[in-house]
Amino acid sequence: MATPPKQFDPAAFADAVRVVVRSIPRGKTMSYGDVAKAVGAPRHARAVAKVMAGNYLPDVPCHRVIKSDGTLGGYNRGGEMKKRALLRNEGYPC
DNA sequence: ATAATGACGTGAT
DNA sequence: AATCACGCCATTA
Repeated sequence: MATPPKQFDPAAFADAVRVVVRSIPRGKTMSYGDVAKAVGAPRHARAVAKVMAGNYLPDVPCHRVIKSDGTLGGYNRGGEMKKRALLRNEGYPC
C-alpha cells in the first residue's frame, strides 16, 4: 500500500485552518494570508477563504479572520456589517 | 484540457 | 489615500 500522494487534502487543510482560526484569542484577528502561513501554505489565502466560505464550522470564529490590509473581507452570515459588529463586540477596535 | 471564478495579497499608477 | 492590474492556487463549469 503505497503512500497516497495527496498533494493537497482539502479535508486536512480545512482541519488545520479550523484549528488555527479557533486558536485566535478574543479581541484579536488574523488575515487569511496569516492563517494560510500558519497552516504552512503562505500562498493559499484564497483557499483559506474558500474553506470559510463553503465549509465553515461552528467551532471556528471565522469573523476573526479578515484581510491583510485591515478590511473585513466578506461574510456568509450577514455581511461585513455583521462581522464588524462581532469584532467590536469582542473588543477589536474596528 | 482550458477558461473563469473566488470571504486574497502585493505592487504599481 | 484610492484605484488598477497581476499573481497565486484550488475549485467548478
